[in-house]
Amino acid sequence: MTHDPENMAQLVSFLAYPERASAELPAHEKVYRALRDLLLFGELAPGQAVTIQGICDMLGAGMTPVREAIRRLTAEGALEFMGNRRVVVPVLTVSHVNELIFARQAIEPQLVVRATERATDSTIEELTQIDSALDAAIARGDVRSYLEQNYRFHARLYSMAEAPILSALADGLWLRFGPSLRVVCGRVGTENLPDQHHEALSAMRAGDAQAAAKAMREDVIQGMEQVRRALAEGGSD
Amino acid sequence: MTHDPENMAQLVSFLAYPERASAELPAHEKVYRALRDLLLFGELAPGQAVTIQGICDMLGAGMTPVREAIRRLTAEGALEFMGNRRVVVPVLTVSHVNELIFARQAIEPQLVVRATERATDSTIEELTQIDSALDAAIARGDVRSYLEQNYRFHARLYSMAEAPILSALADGLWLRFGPSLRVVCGRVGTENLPDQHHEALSAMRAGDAQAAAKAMREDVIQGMEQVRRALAEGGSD
DNA sequence: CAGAAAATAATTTGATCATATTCTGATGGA
DNA sequence: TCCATCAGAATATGATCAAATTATTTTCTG
Repeated sequence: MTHDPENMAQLVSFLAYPERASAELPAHEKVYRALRDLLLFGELAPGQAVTIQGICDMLGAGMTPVREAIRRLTAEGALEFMGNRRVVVPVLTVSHVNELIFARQAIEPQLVVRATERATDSTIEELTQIDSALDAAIARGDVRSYLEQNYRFHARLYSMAEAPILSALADGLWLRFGPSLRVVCGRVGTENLPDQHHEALSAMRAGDAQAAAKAMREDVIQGMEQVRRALAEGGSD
Repeated sequence: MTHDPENMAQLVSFLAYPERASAELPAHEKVYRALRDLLLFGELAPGQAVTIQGICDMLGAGMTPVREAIRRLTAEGALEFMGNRRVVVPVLTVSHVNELIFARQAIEPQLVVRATERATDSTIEELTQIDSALDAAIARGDVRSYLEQNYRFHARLYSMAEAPILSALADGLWLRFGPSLRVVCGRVGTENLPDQHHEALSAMRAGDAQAAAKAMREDVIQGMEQVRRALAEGGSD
């Protein structure tokens, strides 16, 4: 069910036109990004096996680039290496989510503080636009778009912070809980998902870094709490 | 000068005996670990270029495993991708070190708390032994051994915490500042390096998680502070 | 004619692929 | 139940192609 060829068809097109824009990116980079999106936006479910040749077929790429992309993702914790040569999308336990909560609430507020200090009218405008798209996605119950815009909002915030290492850490965490977010949405729907983004944005407009950080910490904790709850009900551990 | 064949000679031996212990590890894993050690213990200096074919020659390995290992390390921030296809050991700026300080002091104390809660006589004994080896290394001014034992001490602590995600984060940070530690030692010598390990150990023996965490936070901050100072003097930014 | 800039050639290095080898898990017979 | 065999998948190699850097030559200007 998770490997529906119908849904995959549109995702395959990314390598179709070699002369297209962003064709200058090396294949391993393109494969990496494609897999990343598949993971972040719930196209690859927790527990699902990821085979090299399967990815080769799906994306129409060679083995070497696919291997490299998979190594990269395992290094980031987005994929997991079983003892034998199998690779799967990790299944989170409640204990893992607790770790993720701790890590995110330790790092993200700091990034928000830095982002607020560096915010300009135009960057705040960017965030506002993303948040509007997010609200629209919620309104029409579009889970995929919700996941995408929500990630984009946070990611843009990270880039505004001008803190490459902390950004990389925060960004890497998304790959760990991303696949589980789709599960949460399936459970609770898009209506009562956390969204402290408005509060954060108005704090940023007012230049109140602490308030913005507090709002985003709320957002993070609420979101991860949903994941924990979904796991506690459905999952095993 | 950094690529002295004499010094490298002994490092090449790791692939010499295919039937040796840990020969069951795949080549890409062995290459990864070899490069990791080279970075952590100062054999590869910041700014140094890392070429695929150079590593192939140095380690006597094929291209594919080396490529995969390099991808993994770039994903972890241990190596950096220049715009063109060059890969170098990143050069830290003071700003980077500030981020590392923040991240480490946010994560490591938590790991120490968890490690203390799970400590047994035998694990504490293990730590004590590593710390003795560390003291011995300092006493005889053996920089390489100091770096190795110091890392081992922290890494063992991480594994005791039974928190795979936080451990991976903390462990990954070492790869970012590892190459700079050797520079610090060259500057300040091994005498006045931070060592709150004794304090942490006695707190752990007493079961006082908070005291242990506090000691290790001190250790972390002092250590990173040395790096910052060394960079502020010598480096550009 | 000398020196610098531009263009071109050569070498090095990275990216990708096709292919051979090794390993794992499963199937089926003893 | 256990062992042998087999199919399929992953690992690893070397070759090939493409890009980039460096070295060399050519050309232009003063």
